[in-house]
Amino acid sequence: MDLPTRVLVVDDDVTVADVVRRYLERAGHRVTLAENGEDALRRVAEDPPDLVVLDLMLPGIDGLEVCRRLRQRGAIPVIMLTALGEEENRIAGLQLGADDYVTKPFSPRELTLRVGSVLRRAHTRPAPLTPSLTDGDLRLDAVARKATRAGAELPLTTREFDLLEFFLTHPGEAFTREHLLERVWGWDFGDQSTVTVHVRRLREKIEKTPAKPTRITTVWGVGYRYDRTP
Amino acid sequence: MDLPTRVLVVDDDVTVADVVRRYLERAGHRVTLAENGEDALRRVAEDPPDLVVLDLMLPGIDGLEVCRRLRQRGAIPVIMLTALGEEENRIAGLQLGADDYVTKPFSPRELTLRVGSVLRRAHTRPAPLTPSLTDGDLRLDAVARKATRAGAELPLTTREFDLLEFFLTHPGEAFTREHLLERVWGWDFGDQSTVTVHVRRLREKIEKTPAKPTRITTVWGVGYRYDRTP
DNA sequence: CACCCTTCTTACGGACTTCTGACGATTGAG
DNA sequence: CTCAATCGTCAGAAGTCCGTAAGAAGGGTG
Repeated sequence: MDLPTRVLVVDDDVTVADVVRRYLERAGHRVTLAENGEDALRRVAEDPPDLVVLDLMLPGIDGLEVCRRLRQRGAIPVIMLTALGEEENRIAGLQLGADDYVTKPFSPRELTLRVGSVLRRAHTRPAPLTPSLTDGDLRLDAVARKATRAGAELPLTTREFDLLEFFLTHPGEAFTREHLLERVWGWDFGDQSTVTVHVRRLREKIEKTPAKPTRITTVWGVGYRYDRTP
Repeated sequence: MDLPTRVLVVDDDVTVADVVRRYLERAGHRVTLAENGEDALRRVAEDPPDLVVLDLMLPGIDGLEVCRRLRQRGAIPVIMLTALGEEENRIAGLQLGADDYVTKPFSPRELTLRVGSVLRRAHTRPAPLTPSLTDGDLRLDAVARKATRAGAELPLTTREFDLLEFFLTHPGEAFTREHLLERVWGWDFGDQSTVTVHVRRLREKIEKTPAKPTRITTVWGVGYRYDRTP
């Protein structure tokens, strides 16, 4: 995870907000504060943080409404702060799409851990659609995250595994490096040579003759294509 | 049947639990309550009841997992509470060994009757054979909560046992530390190094060469996976 | 054949993940 | 109450992987 992550803390109680800020900063996050709903929404619009910690009770626009609007904006994770005895609201908050909630009084440590947990979950890889992929003597088990070739285990790194998984689920289709960066790396921009190098390393492991690849073919001037062995 | 029979009701909704308790007590049972899976398992370990009424949806360790562990402990009958529309889970619950199920919303009278019915059946039925988990020279007796390796007893702590039990029941599947915290510890947040350290300690006891583990494999960037010895 | 652009190959330092050993708190037994 | 065992936490060490850069090789074009 590339730190520092930016967290927006929304609470009208300055004391609470300040304690939270201190703890989150010690955990390596960059924190900005907002005192009310309008302020929060404005800041999010200007410069979207990676996560929002949101008090339920706010002057003006209340927490639920802010949460709903954040949902509409996009996929910014939200952790709700709720006072004890606001059970119904807590549930409503979750249904509105809060990713987690913490009830007051809370230990700053717990909040910090939950922030980490939600952020991790936010870009956790989605459950594999196809748990088991094969091509020739190549077998890729997405659940075990293990790949074998002719029965022998292939020691693939995380990136290599993801890349191969993507290729196996999209055989016969040519992709630009840019496209691969987007689909496999999840980047909107970046050095294309990153792809080149990883393809090379992957070839080294799955091709019989890496210099004359038959699986991951170079499409000159375009990118790469995975060809199933017939 | 010589009363009173002791029934453990597991439900995080206090209102529901309370209604159920009242009815069961009126029917002559002694009732204790648990609000979550951990609590339930602890109570069962301390003082096994004659029957468990178990909500499917629980915070932390969920109902299915609790049911499975109860099964492994021994012959305590289980009645599952499931919400309508949880058909697949209901089926899974029955396969896991629930003796009966009641769908919410239920009439307390119906539940009471089913409790009586299951208890009656339980006395005439042979105890279910206790599954014992093995892998290579490793043997884990879930009922006795004892583990042996090559015949010699393995002195595992509670956590270590739970962790190993989980691994043995889910071999070949890669889990994140977060996921393990959730399934084994029953936490929905927490310090991931907790898992790391416990895996290390467990390896120390079950691996031939703990520094080069063959059973609990590290899946780099993801977590751990248990590989059965072939 | 000569030039240019693309792709291949190799190497390296930094960042991140995992491992390891140790410590204080808590719990339960004697 | 005391003592031993277990647990969660932490910090430093060790190990692994990744992105980048830079030169070499190869394909395309006139």
